[in-house]
Amino acid sequence: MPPRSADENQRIREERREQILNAGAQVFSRKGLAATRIAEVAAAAGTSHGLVYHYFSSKEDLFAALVERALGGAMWVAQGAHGQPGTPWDRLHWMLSLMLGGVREQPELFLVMIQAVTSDAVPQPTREMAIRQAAVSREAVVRLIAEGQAAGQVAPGRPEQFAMILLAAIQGLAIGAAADPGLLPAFPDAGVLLSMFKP
Amino acid sequence: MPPRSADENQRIREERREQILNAGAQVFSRKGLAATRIAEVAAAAGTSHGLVYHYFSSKEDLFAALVERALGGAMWVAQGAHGQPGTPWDRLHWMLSLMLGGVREQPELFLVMIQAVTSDAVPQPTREMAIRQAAVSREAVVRLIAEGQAAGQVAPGRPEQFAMILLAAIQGLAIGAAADPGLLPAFPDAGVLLSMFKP
DNA sequence: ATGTTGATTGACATACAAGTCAATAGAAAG
DNA sequence: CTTTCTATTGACTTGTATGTCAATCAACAT
Repeated sequence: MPPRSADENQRIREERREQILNAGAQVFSRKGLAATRIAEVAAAAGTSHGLVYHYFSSKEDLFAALVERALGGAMWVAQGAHGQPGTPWDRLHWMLSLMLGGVREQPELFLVMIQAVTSDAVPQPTREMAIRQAAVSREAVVRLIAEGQAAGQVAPGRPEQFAMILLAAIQGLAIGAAADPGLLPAFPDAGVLLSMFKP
Repeated sequence: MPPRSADENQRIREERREQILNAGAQVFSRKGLAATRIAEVAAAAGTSHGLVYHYFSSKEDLFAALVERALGGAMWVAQGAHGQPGTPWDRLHWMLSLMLGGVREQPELFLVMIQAVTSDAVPQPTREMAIRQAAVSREAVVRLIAEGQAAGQVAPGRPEQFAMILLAAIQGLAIGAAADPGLLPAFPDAGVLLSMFKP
């Protein structure tokens, strides 16, 4: 009796949801939460705007889902570095490579993260989650740097400050990439960025 | 016959304009161009929303005035460093001190600048002006770093990349300051930031 | 064919904010 | 006290976006 099997429906739902999320990343990253019209997201996703509300209960809900995805990625990289083989320096290099790759290929997600933590337009629960998760990722980087110092591979100094500078630089580069893609070829790579922490 | 002298009116106008600009910096920096309601700016400035339109022709116009102010400040610092006494290293230190001071005391202006270059919600002329001015400031920093290298005070490497990293870090720190003022005490100072470029 | 189910649509009510403008306030000059 | 100018106000118009919902579509089992 079911006109479509349950898992077929499931698949369709996930596909559409993904479509809408991707479209949302594009539009939100450029326009911001408030300036984004649901109709634009729908158009970018190739659906009607009514359908967006079938999958997300509100514009803010869609935005929050995107923030979770972006933060999940950042967290995965920061935490994942600890499981990498090699020396602490190698792990830092691995992490920075992935982050810089993200800046080059998906600056949208970085912009969404930045909006999430700076804009009062985003609902407080979303914003607080973002700030908390950012702190967790930062902690992971602090540990990596401390290990590097213990191994004598990283210059002495407060690891919290080094982590802040590193992550701030990444964010700033993402802004630069978004503002002027022409700058991308001149961007530093992981090696250059890390070399600044040589002892 | 004039009920108030001409310069008295002039003074009042400038005062009000300043009030509205300051209020705008507060609200725009947090909410963004699109999410900001003119009524909020008016309330923050202690005036009616009608008066805002007496001084600025539109919300975008007010925003553009703020962007100009912020970019003017950045430019003043970047260019001004070249006129400072001492070694190239001293000049770099002077510039970073001012910038970090700005991050601490007026993160709003940095957020406005970031919005100006990243958000499609801001009118293109404003955005292009912001991107152009940012490039000019970056050029000034590049020259400073090149001088430092010539004097053997700065590590060898592409000065464009160093400038990018430096300015990106500043922007990222401004974001951090806005997101979580609790981080301010742990912020690096100009010395720490500069030490990463030691030869 | 036909019925059933859930995805999908788009017209609609509702709300809210930008920008306008006629009316007001208030300060000095006469 | 009256006049005269400019700053200032806030009701109003107008446009536009959100979120709802009844109607439609599309696919499959029977």
